[in-house]
Amino acid sequence: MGQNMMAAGDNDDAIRLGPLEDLVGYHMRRASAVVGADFARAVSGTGMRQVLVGILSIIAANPGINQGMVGRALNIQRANMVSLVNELVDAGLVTREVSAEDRRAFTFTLTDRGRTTLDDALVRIRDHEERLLGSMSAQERATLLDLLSRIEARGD
Amino acid sequence: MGQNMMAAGDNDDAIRLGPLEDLVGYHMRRASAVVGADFARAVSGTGMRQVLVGILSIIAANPGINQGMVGRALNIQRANMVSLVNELVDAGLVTREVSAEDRRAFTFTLTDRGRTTLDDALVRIRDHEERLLGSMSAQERATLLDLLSRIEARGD
DNA sequence: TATTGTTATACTCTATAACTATA
DNA sequence: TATAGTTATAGAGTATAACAATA
Repeated sequence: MGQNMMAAGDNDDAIRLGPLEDLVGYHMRRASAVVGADFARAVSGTGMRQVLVGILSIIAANPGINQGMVGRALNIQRANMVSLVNELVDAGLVTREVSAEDRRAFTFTLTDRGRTTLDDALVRIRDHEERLLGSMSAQERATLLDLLSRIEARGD
Repeated sequence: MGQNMMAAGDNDDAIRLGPLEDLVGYHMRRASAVVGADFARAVSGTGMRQVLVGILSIIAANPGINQGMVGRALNIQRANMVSLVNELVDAGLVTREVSAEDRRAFTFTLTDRGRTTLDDALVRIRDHEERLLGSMSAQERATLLDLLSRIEARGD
């Protein structure tokens, strides 16, 4: 017991992480929170959020895609897609049309405004990632993307 | 058309990620979600969650630490610490005492049951990480921890 | 005056079940 | 019967402001 001599409330910046130290899950959670917070700062005032940029990006890369496909691509539940899509349609960023092949489904396309909003967001996001990953070489960033992708792939 | 016989995830892979493809934030978010979901599966039935294991670990590694210090170590707001700590105390995993040095503060110690619960959770968690990271060499895991830690450090 | 912990509150994200309209 | 989208709801996680007790 002799090793913990400091009083609670001392200038103890040296809080030990203990078992958390080498847990990938813990560090992933913390790093993801840091990225998310900086992302929010980067796009603040634009009405964008991580999930909305995700949806706009998927629609941009797959014009005419329907709601269910977008949700599956991003792992968003059907029920939770509804209000997200409503936000984008109400903001005039996305047009929603009944699918010609399946009248149960909606297909999406970006409006000009949606395209502009996404492009602006992407400029801010690339800047934010540059800031956050500034200390990493291109090699290290590629390695990070590769390692993260391999973990993602375990989620099937 | 009778062509819809593929399992979920088969042909949906043809959906392009577009701008998301090379965004670290996107892949971090997805990988973190995969880890979190598998974590939940690993400890299901034990009453543990990522945040509770975090608090127990910090207390275990820093006996006598107070509530504010735990919150700062894990980046949990003061207001949100209250119910989390109540959960742990009510479950008999942690004892809460008024600090001898500062009567505004509470100091925490793990009970025997808290120690056992944490140890059991850690066995499950190490197993879960082994499963999730099974394809990575020790070198790769170390690299991942290093890269994540460097991003974490940008959050100060 | 500042800090520790508390209460109240609110918003986002996530998850599930039940419903409708099409297929 | 199965699927696309909807509604309702509930539990986590997170954030802020105001308060009492103590420093």
